[in-house]
Amino acid sequence: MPQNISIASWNINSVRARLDIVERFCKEISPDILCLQETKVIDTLFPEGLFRQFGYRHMMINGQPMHHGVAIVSKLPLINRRVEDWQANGEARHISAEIGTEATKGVRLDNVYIPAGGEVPDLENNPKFGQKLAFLGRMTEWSKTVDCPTILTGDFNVAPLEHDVWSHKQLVNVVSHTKVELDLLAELKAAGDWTDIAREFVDPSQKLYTWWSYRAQDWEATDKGRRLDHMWVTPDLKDKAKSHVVHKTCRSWGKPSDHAPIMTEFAF
DNA sequence: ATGACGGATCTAATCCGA
Repeated sequence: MPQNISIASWNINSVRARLDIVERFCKEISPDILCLQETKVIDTLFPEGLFRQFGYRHMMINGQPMHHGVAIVSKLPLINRRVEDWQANGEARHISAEIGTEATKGVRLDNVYIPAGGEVPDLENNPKFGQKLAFLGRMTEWSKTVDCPTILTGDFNVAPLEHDVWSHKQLVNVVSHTKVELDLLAELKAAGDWTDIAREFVDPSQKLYTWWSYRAQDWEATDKGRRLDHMWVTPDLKDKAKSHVVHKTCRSWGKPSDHAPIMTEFAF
């Protein structure tokens, strides 16, 4: 019998500010493994107790003061922790582990928070944009070295396809959807022969978003979203993915993150 | 203007998100 394992990813925009909706997610959606980005907390203050209470006894966290920060919380054992620094500046934007069950022997889970890239797509006036492009370049080099079944998930801060944004025309010069970002993400994708799981289940001709700005008066009515959060797998895992959903309902819970969680059900 | 909100920190004004 195959083992079903659900893996979710959620940019939580401060885990301590979201305790209520994190609890609700763990209770109601209850994925086996949850990858978090933008935890905004140092490791010693990470709310481990909350997760333990709902069966997430295995945790790997990589935090820093104030910004960024990532974590994997899991009902299944996590082993062989690794941390990459694809920005080469010490920011906490990656953590990975092997999923330590018999069925997932040798399967790694990489959780990444790719930099947003600042306001304007201008290398001269916005150094953050260059950092984002360099980050993608280093991920591509890493991708070429991946030698085991791997799930790469997180907030990529890039909406790669025309229907991953509410208006391709209006966002073509907006950071997250510029040609140079799309080209670099395509290079990264090709380097590992990655499969974009969401688009295996939702046809590329259909709009699909995971993020809606806080600044919209009515985010749901205007629906000006972007698909920034992704779940990619190496070729050997492509057929193991059985479903994929964006839990859009979480965006309308009280005191929400501006990102909705994504979740894939695997049969290993 | 797509849209001006929301979190963390030197608890005030600023950086950051995208």
